[in-house]
Amino acid sequence: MNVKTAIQKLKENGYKHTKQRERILSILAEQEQYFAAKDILKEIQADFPSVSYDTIYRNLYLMADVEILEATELDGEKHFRLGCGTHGHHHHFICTDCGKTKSIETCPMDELGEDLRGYQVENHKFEIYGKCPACS
Amino acid sequence: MNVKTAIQKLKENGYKHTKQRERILSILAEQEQYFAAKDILKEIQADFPSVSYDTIYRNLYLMADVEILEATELDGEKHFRLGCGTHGHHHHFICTDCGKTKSIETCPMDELGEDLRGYQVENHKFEIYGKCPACS
DNA sequence: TTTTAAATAATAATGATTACGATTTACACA
DNA sequence: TGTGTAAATCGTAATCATTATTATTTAAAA
Repeated sequence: MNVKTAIQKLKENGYKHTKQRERILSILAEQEQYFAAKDILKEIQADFPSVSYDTIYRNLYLMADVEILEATELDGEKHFRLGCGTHGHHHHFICTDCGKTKSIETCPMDELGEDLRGYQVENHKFEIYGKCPACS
Repeated sequence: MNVKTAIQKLKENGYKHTKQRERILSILAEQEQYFAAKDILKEIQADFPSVSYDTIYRNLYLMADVEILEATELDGEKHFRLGCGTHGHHHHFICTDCGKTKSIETCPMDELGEDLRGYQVENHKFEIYGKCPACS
């Protein structure tokens, strides 16, 4: 997903176009990777020295709600990335050095079969961690 | 794994048998589920009013190190459970109501094939969340 | 029993996240 | 193009999980 599409999606959901939101999105668009709130704060403060964590967190969660972003928990901190958009449900390999991600198309839920008869599945998490080709 | 085996394993690794450690283990042994540090603190303080978080965390991480416990991150908090012990590598279904878990024997890494050619895999996480039969 | 390193207790510090009242801003509409 | 208003942001403080520190206590080896 790109910044323009994301802003469009914000408008569709009744949210305003602010320069802070656009800047947050442009930071997320720089790399296919998960960002922590503090990473985004640090970068955005070059342009908007007065943004607070409130603004960062409020918008990250908002954009995750309307499926502009994907969220996950890494090392005890929430991380966010632009949704891949082009394809549907998928998972990620995450490089523990540079943070870049690679989409994994196979989903383990497809193979589960009878393992969970009687269980009502609501959600799942599958992530692979390691070194990408550039870092290994 | 049971409490006796766990204490045995602590000794094998050169760690002492303390009543706090035994009590922590007995709490973890009550249910096949992941516990947060504060859950364990709350229960243990009935017997040992003076235990501090330091003791809880130090021992949980220690016991995870020697593979007595399994650890995972749920809702932004570290959680721990007794290792299943009986079988090797596996994953869990986790009930979002009662917290009980069910082991899943299939591991998605087996099916990955060529998806990660050139990537150096170090770790992975696969968890399924939902309602167990009793809660659904 | 004595000794001593390991473990615990009590408390403070840190760091991520959330909360909140005051101020500013996007934008619908005149 | 102005104006009103709800939404968004700012500045700052509070909260909560986790980690650190130092003094005291304890398990267990000799």
